Amino acid sequence: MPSDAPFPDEHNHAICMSQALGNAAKLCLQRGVRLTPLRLQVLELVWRSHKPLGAYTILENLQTAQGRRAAPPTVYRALDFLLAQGLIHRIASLNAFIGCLHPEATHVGQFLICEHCGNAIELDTPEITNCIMQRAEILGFVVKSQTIEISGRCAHCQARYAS
Amino acid sequence: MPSDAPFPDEHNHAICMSQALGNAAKLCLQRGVRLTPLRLQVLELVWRSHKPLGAYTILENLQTAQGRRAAPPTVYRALDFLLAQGLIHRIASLNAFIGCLHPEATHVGQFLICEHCGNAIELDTPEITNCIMQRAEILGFVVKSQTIEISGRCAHCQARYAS
DNA sequence: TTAAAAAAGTTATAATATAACATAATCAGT
DNA sequence: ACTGATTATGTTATATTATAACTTTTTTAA
Ligand SMILES: [Zn+2]
Ligand SMILES: [Zn+2]
Ligand SMILES: [Zn+2]
Ligand SMILES: [Zn+2]
Repeated sequence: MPSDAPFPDEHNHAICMSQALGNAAKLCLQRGVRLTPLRLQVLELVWRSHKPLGAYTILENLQTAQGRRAAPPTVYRALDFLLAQGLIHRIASLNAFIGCLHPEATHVGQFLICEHCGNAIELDTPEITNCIMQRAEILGFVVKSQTIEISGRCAHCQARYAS
Repeated sequence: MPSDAPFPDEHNHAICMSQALGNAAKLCLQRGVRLTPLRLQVLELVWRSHKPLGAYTILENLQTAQGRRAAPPTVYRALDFLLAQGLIHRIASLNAFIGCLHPEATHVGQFLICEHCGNAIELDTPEITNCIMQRAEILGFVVKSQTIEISGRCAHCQARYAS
């Protein structure tokens, strides 16, 4: 069974998460946008792990004030806000969402997704983008957004569950 | 309004399509798998243009023998077969399917998708793959599949509808 | 204080995809 | 050709993901 340990083998995810949440609060303050309790809660849920999380999983784990179960638009609107602020990325190949590691600057998301443990590692590799931009430019194609999602097996799972 | 002309400005899509279908028939024969009338029809529908096509759009355009409307599994199973044979690619960011330009060799799909005309241009750029593989290797990540989908504006639409 | 704007609640439904089981067509060995 | 196994398709129901449309609440700003 894959370990539930988040992400790189030895990494204190509590710190990882609190940094991300603190950073998000700071950025929203700077930008004059409101990281409301609901949005913060959704962001916290997304940051509970490094595994992309589906909207309906988030919904199930959402604690509303009155104990009533929230409806889908509640979650999708919060996700839309977080996406717009670059605080999360959407993983198209999984219909899921994951916290962004570098929300301060807009950038394209590049992910290595382990099929075994489910963790997604966000890359920040300009070479990949450059390579794509170069090829696009030759064809006169103007790039607006990029979906780069690589599936496979992470080093961690490769080592433990060689198959 | 975007032109409905398929793909690069001047290109005879009838030839483009019949080559793809002929090639598909040949490959299936070689491989000993059956390109049944249903599967062929789905492939034809996908090849009608260079715009990724949704499963339910295919379903609407499917002509069944008895004139009865086919059910979703019919289309999804045909699509699964075509995907398995590498005759089409799935575009995750659009939940849609498109004919493959190089079905003879397994390869990762790389697409430039025009947001204006909807056409998707399949790239065959080893540099992009190499770049990704290199980065993955450094991290000990073993790549199994790649989703590379670049959205923007194609040269054709860039020239005609400069915004 | 109060009108406008933004956020969240609510209900219904759209769009995409699959599970499970029944029937039909094809194939391989006789 | 016959027959059982395999593959493909039909059929029904349902799961999963996402959005439309409208209402109420909260926040902002004059
Ligand atoms: Zn972490
Ligand atoms: Zn990011
Ligand atoms: Zn063509
Ligand atoms: Zn291809």
